[in-house]
Amino acid sequence: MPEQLAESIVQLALRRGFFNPTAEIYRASAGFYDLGPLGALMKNNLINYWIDTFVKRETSFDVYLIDGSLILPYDALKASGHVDKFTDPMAECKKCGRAHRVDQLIEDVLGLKVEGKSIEELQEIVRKNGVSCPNCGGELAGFKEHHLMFKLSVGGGEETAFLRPETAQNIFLNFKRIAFSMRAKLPFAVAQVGKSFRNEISPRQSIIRLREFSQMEVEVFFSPLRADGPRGFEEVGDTVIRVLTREEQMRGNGEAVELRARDAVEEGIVPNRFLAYYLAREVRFFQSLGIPPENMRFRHLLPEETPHYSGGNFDLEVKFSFGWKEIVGNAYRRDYDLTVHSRHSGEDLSMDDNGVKVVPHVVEPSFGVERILYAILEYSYREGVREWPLLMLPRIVSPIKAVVLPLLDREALTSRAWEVYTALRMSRRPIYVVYDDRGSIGRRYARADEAGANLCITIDFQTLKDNTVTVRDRDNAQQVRVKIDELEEIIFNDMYRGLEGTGGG
RNA sequence: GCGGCCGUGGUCUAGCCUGGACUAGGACGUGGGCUUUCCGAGCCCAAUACCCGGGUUCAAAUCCCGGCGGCCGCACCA
Repeated sequence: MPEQLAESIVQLALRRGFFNPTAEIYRASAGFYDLGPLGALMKNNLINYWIDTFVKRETSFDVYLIDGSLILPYDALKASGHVDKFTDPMAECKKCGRAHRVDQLIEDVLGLKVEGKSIEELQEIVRKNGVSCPNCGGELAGFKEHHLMFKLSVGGGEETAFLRPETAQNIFLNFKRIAFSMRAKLPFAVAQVGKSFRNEISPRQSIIRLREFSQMEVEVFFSPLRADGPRGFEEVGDTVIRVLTREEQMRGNGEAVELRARDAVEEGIVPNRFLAYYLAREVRFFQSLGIPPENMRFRHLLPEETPHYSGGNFDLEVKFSFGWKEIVGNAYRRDYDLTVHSRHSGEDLSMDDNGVKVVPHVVEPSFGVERILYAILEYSYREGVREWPLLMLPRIVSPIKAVVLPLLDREALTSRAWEVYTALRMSRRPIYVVYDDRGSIGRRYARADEAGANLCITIDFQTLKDNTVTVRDRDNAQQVRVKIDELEEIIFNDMYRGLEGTGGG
């Protein structure tokens, strides 16, 4: 049953133009998806809403939005650790065919630290010590490096570069410039929305695991000498968050504990207020996008899942039809990034905190755009409400805000409907409106519902007499009669319905 | 990457085992026309498919091999 939902979503996405595999007419390789006409609009709306929420309307500290290059030089990613970290030495068992990470295997079996060793060296260690398949004892073969970063060569020469594996690095690389040009004072934040690339071994589940994906990230920089947290912490501190603690995960049952964001810090579960601030804001943000709080949880990543420098990672996981899946990664990166970039580049990346030089600490919420789009689709999809499937999309992100429909295909009605449509199209408000006069009115309502259009505006015979139209609400199919002059305002205001008090828009 | 299952118009599918009557059938959707005064109405017409390559055969959607792609599991991954 739950698997069927994922299938329905994928079918709907193909049928209505939300997303489809890249280069599908060639059956090109997996892990790449294109957003179609509706998907592209929806993504735009989501990004705008996110920027509105986490950048423009942020009053707890300054947030600067940047737009960095997708291609980063070798040196930068060597410094960040990605060149070494994002390469896995792999080998597989000759007998049972299982793939293993050679470095992990050696550490587990021999207790040797092998970080930074080449694949040849690792192969030698395996051979000398007779390390075999932990599953069946078979011989290991096919040693090779798996690079998770896409390697490029820039210019005519040999200069190595990579497609960025995360947007975060641009922010650290720009840290000094931004701090100066914006005259930034701690705490402050830098945000970025854009593509990242990871050469996953086997991408799966449509747009959930992609090789090219979009991130919406914030890096908050704050002084490690202060524990007071962001200015707005008091406001959101009472928000209830659900945390899947390490203890619960060890015990093997996935019961999350509910507590206020404020208490999560005081009880030492969440390492600082900046992180807790974002956890609380994320709950509100996704609630405003139609995801119920009980279907969200923050999983405290286990020590072996986090890099050594991490001060604690909390993944916001959402319950999908196929299980819990991360949609936001929240990381406390301490001063790791600025420190390594400072060391490798020779630049001073410290800042002044009341006369004391400090390397700022960093909290990073990183939102996965495609996963969020998919989550919204799953939580909006309704079957059985009407004769046809219905997408009750959050009104702020739905691609189509209104459909203009002549009741019948008659010249008097279509020409008046076209006038209404073109007038709305010319609006300066961010309201995307479409026109449809093909098929019966019922069929057109059905199509609009399936595309998740917020409103249907129908031009009927009364319109010709008194310049009023009916406005049909997607969620309850109720119609009200309004003046044409009011339409633009109605459609616009309707986008923000339900966002009050969510801390979202 | 390994193993299992799978690949037919836009979507879902019949046919495949037991090659030939398949000029590949259906449903929904789509386009055009007629009709139609508010929730996939009706009638008529039309377009669109056997993943790719090779082999076996008089004959391949059907059997065999390879490739590509998908789903699930393992592994990998934020």
